[in-house]
Amino acid sequence: MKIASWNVNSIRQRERHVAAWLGRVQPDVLFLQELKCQEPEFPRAAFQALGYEAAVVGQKSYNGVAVLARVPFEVVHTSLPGLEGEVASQARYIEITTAGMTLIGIYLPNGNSGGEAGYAGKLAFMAALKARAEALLSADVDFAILGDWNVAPEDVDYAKGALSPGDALVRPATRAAYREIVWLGLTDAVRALHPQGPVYTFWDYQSACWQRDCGLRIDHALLSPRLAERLAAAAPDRRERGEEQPSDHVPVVVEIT
DNA sequence: ATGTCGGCCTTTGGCCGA
Repeated sequence: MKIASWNVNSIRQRERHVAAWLGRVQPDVLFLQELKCQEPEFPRAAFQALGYEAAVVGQKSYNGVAVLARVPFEVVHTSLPGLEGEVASQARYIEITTAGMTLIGIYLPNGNSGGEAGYAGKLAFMAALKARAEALLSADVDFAILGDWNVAPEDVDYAKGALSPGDALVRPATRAAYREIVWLGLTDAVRALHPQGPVYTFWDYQSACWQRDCGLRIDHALLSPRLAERLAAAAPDRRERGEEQPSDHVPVVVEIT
């Protein structure tokens, strides 16, 4: 089973990239983030033609998440249970069940806009996500959480100069919140199979970041214990960043036996 | 060198978010 996640930075701008990638990689499930459109504008037909059904949680201008799957699935949540406040109204969460497991796609708040209130929204999202993971663990459900976490967990996960020291992607409280989730007993799939060195998933459009390999590892797939035992492969697909008019993120692909 | 994108309104340029 091949499960993937990709922040596409506008699905309308990236429709051809995603269609070509689906054809080449053939994932069973692909979570998308930063659709930047409402559900009616989502180019559903282009993916249906390739055998993928879509479930879309859209929003005008910002955010927006979706799942594309060529296997049968059911949507069980389109917002993060337990989350309240402004951030709860944004399109950042989709949870499905398929093949006997729960799969969650997230677009975690960046946290650099909106001052301290904006940052508090990021931490609130992470606290609610931790509670959701705890509930699934308690229910003995096999699950994975994939998406744009907007967290660089360790110093090795961002290139020198790629972020300012106080950036919300690396603030101590951000990293502590990420650790709290991982330490529930989850496995960071990419890091587990690539224990050393940079494994970037994002390169800013500015300052020739891609050409200088000045990137970040902020897109992650966390697996519950039994899924972690079945982990066969996990890696970002760097090739996509070199395409014409790419997203600033590349897909992350996880294979479960 | 406040550098690049995408979307939207304030709408043919400026603003926000990333």
